[in-house]
Amino acid sequence: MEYSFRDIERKWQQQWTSEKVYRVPNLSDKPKYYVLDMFPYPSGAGLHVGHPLGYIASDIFARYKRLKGFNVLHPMGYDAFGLPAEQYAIEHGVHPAVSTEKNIATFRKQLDNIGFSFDWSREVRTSDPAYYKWTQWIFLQLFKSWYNRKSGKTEHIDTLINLFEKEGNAEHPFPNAQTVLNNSNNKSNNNFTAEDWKSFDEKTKQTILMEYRIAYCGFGEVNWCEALGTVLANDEIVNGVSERGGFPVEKKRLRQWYLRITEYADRLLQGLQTVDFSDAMKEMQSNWIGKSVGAEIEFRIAPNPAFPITKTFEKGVAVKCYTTRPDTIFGVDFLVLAPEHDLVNQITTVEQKRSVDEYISFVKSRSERERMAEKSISGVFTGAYALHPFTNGLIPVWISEYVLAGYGTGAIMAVPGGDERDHKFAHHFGIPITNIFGDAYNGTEALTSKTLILENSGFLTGMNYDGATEVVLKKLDEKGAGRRKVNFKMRDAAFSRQRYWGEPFPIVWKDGVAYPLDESELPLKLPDVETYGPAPNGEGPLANIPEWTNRQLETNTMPGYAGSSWYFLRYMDPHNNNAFCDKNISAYWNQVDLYVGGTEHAVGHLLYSRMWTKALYDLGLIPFDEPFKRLLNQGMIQGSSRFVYWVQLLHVDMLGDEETPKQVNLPPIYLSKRWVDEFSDHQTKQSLNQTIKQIIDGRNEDLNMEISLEKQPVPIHVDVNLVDGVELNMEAFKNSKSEYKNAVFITEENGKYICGTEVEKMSKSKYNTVNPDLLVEKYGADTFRMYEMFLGPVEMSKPWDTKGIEGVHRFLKKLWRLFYHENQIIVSSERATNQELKVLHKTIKKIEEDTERFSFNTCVSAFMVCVNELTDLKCSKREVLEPLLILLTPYAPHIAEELWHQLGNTTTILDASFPKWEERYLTESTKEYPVSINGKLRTTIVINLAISQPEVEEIVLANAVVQKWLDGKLPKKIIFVKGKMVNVVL
RNA sequence: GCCCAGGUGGCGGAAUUGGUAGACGCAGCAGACUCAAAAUCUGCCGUUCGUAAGAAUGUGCUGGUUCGAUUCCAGUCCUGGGCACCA
Repeated sequence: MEYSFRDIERKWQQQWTSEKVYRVPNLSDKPKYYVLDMFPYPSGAGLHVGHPLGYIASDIFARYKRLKGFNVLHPMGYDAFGLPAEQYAIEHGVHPAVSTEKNIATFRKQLDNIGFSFDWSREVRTSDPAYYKWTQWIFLQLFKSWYNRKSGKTEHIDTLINLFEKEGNAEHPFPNAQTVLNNSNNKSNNNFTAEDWKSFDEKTKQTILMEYRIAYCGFGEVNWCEALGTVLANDEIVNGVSERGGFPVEKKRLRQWYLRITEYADRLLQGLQTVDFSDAMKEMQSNWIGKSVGAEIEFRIAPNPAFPITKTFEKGVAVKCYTTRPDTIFGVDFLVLAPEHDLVNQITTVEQKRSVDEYISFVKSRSERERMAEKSISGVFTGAYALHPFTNGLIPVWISEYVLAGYGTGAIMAVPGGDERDHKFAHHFGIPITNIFGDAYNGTEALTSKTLILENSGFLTGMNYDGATEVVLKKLDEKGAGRRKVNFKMRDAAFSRQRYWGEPFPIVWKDGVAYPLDESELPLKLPDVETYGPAPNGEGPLANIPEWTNRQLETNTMPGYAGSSWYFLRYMDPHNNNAFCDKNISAYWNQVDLYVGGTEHAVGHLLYSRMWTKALYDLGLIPFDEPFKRLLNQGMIQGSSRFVYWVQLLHVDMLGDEETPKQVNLPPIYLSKRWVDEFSDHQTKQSLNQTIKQIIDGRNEDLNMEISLEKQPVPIHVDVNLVDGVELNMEAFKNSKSEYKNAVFITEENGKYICGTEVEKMSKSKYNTVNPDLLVEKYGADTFRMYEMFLGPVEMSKPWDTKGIEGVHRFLKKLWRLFYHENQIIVSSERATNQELKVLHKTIKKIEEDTERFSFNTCVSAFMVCVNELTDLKCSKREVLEPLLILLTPYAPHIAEELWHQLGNTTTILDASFPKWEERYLTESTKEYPVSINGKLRTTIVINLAISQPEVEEIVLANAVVQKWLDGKLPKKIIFVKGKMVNVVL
């Protein structure tokens, strides 16, 4: 019997479905294990070979855990809201729900093809009203909650109202220090008493409460494109203009919803210690959270008579600066404010106003990313001076885009001697630099070490960072000019989009106050719209719908990460109409034991879902506060693009001007790689000219012209599926497009056309996508699965190359031949020899250890080694082959199931249990030791593992090769590591 | 610019705690089987010198630590991912 993989795979896929072998019960005697994939956004392009990499890894692990006796939850669903479907709707008028449905069907078909063990009865889609009902419900819980810093917990807003009624907000000040009560009894410290609270009207109360809610509405800057009338993602902006149309983009302040994730910053940081993520991942998250300890220092603006002073100056305006190095305060040479800083308008002098305004409008046109990536230094002096809190010296105040409004206080004290960027800035603008490090400072670069001794620093002279920080904080505190401050780089998460295809907010506006819809009104379904374009004034498409705006419903929708922040909970209890997830069920499944997905979600999605989990935990809705116990990041599969090189023929006319010929029937000519590489070589060009002339002469009678080859050939993406390795299938290329029909190739000497290559993102437009369906059709799902794993470590990014897939396919055929010979099953029940058992047990050990550490590529090679060795031993014994099939099941489930049944088993191999390896088959008595002289390998000697070092030394010194190198001398010493190696030092 | 990761034969990669660099596979070369092809099997395969034995050299680059470094440290170059409205 042949290994007819497609029949086998279809047969078992159908059988597994009809026998519901992947259905997972919510109650079981077995221990539970939850394996989750980051669910995909169902794009119109369908699945490419990059998608399944993580799914195959998780599927292997899920099946492995099942064989190990666990009740394994392994679900799949779709992150179905998002911009691409909306963009498609704008361009083609197709409702996003329709295109999404269609895309999902394609994805599903492609996924099924690969033979995953997903329990599809638990599928979720974020765009399904039955799902987003609960996204809206959780949003309402966040809206109705606040973060109690005293208890360190998310609490119902009613507890806050109770506190206000009893004691005002003295114990619980506004979370954002900048908040100022917009009220007649405004107090500079933003505090109010219980009496104040009771006297406030409804609107004031609600405005105050909004400042505390976890989900709150505020104002924020967005990338606004006037021409498109819409807000753009940074992604949609290229070189400061919109990607579509190239229109200018500006910063615009819009009403926005936010999640108060900053309140969770410390817990998000602490929680990292309790989860098994890679160090890199943890580092990325903590850098994003960006906790720093420093000081907030106030610099009063100097009432310098040389500059016109506005009235506010007299009140004593101060600039609050955040710094992590308060110890370097005597080195402050200037202050820098973010151009958007509120004070800029107030302090700018008449003389400087013009250049300041110009600079501000320049900055306004730049994206945050551009500002951060900028290498050249820019900035403008405001004309104002601040007073040094200790010396009263005058400090010039500048603005520059390198200071961001959203970080810290939006203002810094610049210490060129102690900060690289400040140093460059001072250098660029010729601002004198104060030396606070004495001889250590060489005048050309800043010193950032915290161990240096401060000099020229008043009362801090002679101290280092640790000592000086304590002293200066005390002094600042005495003066009321500064205080210790913990700062986070992370900002509150913007939670609204001016888009259509997202969850509507269950919020009604009355008199400028946001009220929650009653939970009985959920889901608040997305209404149908006529067009998907934005409404005027930066509002989303929902603002175009009278029925919507008449009800005063919120017109923003939620962002993509709303639905994905909690989907892992819905899989546990996907059909529950009374709760997002039953508490007993979330108690059973608990945390996701293994979460598999790309690093591109390192900070966004992973932080948001961690925050949601903490909030739900605080509110008593789930019993754990970290969603993902262990994280595996799969690398990105890149495309490996192929190019053909089109020759640009130029007709040189009599005046010497170049012109493309009127090529009525001129075929396109393509140069093979070699010619392109040597294109600049004069001789090569000569001979190419000859060849091309011949081609043209033969085909174009009326062509009577000089040709020039001066221009470089143009690389053109060619479909990678028309290329074998780097060799172009010229016939297939000609047939692929009508414009290529008459293509002429100038090949290598051997007649082959060799393409150029480049590693790029996998995308349709680059013709470098490879569709898994084709590979599955040609080689089978098992081969495809194993090949994806065989490519390399799952965590590593790598370009796709189909070339090696044959090798894996051959392996499966070779495995098949251990069972079958000429249509006869040849498996015997003879006892296995020790040698055969050694091969088996070595493999069991390797597969178990490597699967546990996600080293799937080495598992595939271990299977190959095993089958090679069994083939050499001509071993077709059931005692060896049956356990081997179980080992193989997670990797190649179809062939394993088929052969398992051929051996006479009647239940699915997934119900078998993973074999155990036994030490006794693996122990060795001798080892072939590598023997080095001075660290260089010279020979190997087989030595009994039991004997001691003196005996080993004796054997080694007696060895002829060692003697030769010793040349009669005695060795200095001999290093012997038992079971590893011997090194003789001369 | 900032944060994170990676760089090993012609190619994908292996070497789990510092201990035989190149497992396994692809491609290539030589051979067997075959009328032939496919399939399958056997041998060779980092580079240089050498018939061979063997020697030298070799894990992006420059240094360092060590009896011994792909592995640890410092610096540097290149590539990929992320940087808050792509998902």
